[in-house]
Amino acid sequence: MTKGRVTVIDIAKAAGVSKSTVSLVLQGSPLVNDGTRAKVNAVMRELGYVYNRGAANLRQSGSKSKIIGVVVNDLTNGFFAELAVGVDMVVQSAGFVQFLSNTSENLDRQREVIASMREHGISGLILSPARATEAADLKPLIAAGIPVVVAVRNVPGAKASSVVSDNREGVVVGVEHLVSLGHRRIAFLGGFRDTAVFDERLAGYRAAAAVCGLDADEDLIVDSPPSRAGGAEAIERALSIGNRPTAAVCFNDAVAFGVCDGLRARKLEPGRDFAVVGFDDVIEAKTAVPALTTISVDPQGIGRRAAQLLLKQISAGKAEAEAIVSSVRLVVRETCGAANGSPLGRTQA
Amino acid sequence: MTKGRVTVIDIAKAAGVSKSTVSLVLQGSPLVNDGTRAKVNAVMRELGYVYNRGAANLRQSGSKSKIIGVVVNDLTNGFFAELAVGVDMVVQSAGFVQFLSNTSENLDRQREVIASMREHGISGLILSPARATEAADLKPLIAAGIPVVVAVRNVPGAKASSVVSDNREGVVVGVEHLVSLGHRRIAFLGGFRDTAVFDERLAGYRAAAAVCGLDADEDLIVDSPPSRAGGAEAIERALSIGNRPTAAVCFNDAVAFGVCDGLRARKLEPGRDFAVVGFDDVIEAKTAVPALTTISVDPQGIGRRAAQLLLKQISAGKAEAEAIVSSVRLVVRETCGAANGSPLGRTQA
DNA sequence: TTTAATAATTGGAACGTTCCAATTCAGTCA
DNA sequence: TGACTGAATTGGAACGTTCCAATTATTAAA
Repeated sequence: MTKGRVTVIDIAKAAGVSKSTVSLVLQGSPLVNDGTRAKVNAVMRELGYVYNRGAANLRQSGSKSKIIGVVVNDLTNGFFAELAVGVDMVVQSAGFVQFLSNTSENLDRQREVIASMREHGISGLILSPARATEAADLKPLIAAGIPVVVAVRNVPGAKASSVVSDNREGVVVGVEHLVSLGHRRIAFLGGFRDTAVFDERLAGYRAAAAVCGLDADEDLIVDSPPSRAGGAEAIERALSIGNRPTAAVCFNDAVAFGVCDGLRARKLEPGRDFAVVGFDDVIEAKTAVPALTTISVDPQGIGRRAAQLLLKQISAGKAEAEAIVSSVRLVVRETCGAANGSPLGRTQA
Repeated sequence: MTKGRVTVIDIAKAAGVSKSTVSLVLQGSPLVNDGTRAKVNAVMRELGYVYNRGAANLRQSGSKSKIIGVVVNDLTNGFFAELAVGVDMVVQSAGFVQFLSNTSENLDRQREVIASMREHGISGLILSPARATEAADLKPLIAAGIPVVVAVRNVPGAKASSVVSDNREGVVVGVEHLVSLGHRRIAFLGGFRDTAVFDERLAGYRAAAAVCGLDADEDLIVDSPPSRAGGAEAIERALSIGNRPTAAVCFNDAVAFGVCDGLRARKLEPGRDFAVVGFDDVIEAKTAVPALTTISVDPQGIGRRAAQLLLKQISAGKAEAEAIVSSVRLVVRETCGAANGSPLGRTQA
């Protein structure tokens, strides 16, 4: 009975029409008679027909695959999981499906995954690139006319669209907030120097420092792995210099948590003895003790916007590369010391 | 020049062989001469050939699509994100790709997503089912001979394989731990009653209570939404009964956090005045203050196991439904009160 | 040298769909 | 009635691969 999958021809036979007509029904063409359409639909339901997109796609041989690829560098990180969810939302409601893979920051794996997605005929790609991804990695995709949107991290030199958060502005706002609390010696802690995000955030730090007339002391900038351990290490180094900082804006929240750890190890209480500002507003930032003051970015929003942009480019056939920067906002909690009445910076300056 | 995609025929022409030979090379057949193979490979690289899995899949018309579908009920929940990562790991190294979608606990969306995946010809499905998923939802898949593995939550009555954590045993261990600390009045808090997971965990509670000879007081079992807010509500109700509990094992960590909130609202300190045990060991459990004693399950491990099982079934053609229960372990931290020397339960009993 | 066996290679059909050009079918108009 | 319309339907070719049976090239045995 079930001698194979039921095809459009089986439907045609059972409904007493030709396969072409069935095909027309499938695509919702207005050319078919309502009666015929109803009959065909009924038969399809009855026989349990399932559409074979592979075959359709083969014939159409274009970017009509209704698959969009999503590649993220670290799914276990809530930030990127949210991003993927944002993408999925818009992609799904546009009738596409999402091919999601995780690279774990591994460039080789990223290459494999992208290659595999190409073989499957994705009609577009959203990429949150692994560290050190180069424009060359995206070249073949773009050359093949497959729209690509990079998210979160820029890929310098790539002719792809991008949706990133306003890293520069975020740090500017963070620094200004600290300045408004009376701080003058503000450090910038954590992060790998060779990344685009680091560059942007550091640029924000420098710009704000210049505007506020702070000391431009290179000792106040200390890089480290962008992790909790890295943060602890960074604050350690920052406190060992002659003219100590009284506050810091950190590369990201993980670093900020590490900075708090390091502070406590020195019997300094974050928010009271030293002001800390993070970046990202990860989920734990709110519930940590003390709660982390940080720059909030909306990963789900970035995902949604990236997906919208991609869909636009897909339907437009070919579009110009576009760069969207997603705005950020400061969330004041406890670690900056703004909560307790007496701004600590001022007492020390 | 690029008048279309380069096909196996183009390669054949350029390499001076037939398309069949190229195909053989593609599948790594031992039938082709090494020299020929090398030449073909060279030409493929030169012309930038990309394999068209859609076409191949069409011909093979079997479950060789190398796509496996992964559907989770809530990707923003770190637990399920980890699950997906675990799946991705093994699936990727087996040369498959993962089609991942998020249902947000929405049954309709789950149906759509599964249908869409079928159209794309997945060769297997891993499903972390949305609440209230029924066996009927999986019926067509299974009838079509597509292997299905449900993870985390069982779907009662479905003839599919499953990988779930040992919910019953987890609660047993939790209760026994509390008993060993001297507690006799132990509540079971939170969770929706109509779910399989709730049933299993509650069964563990009842079994342990019976074994330990605890009062079988139905008032000690209070359900609620499985969320932080639900937990606060549950403890509130639990503390309002005549003979109050001195400890609780909670449906999950979110509930446990809510219980801690509710306790504090009553000026009771979790771990000192009341013992709390969670379930899941989410990432925040470790860093919360006080740190949460909880039952640790390994979502990534569940993902990996589910994927392995699925791959096994795919390659075996058709396998018996198999049920794997993934073991859990108790992680003793602060909220159970075991840390501070004097077990609180005993002083109150 | 012929024959048999083995190693490589090959053309064509098939997979399930879409598209195109062509056809049939009712009506309508002169 | 016959030519003309527009609407509805249709058969076949095509998409890029794999598989099968058949063919050719190579080597070993007689």
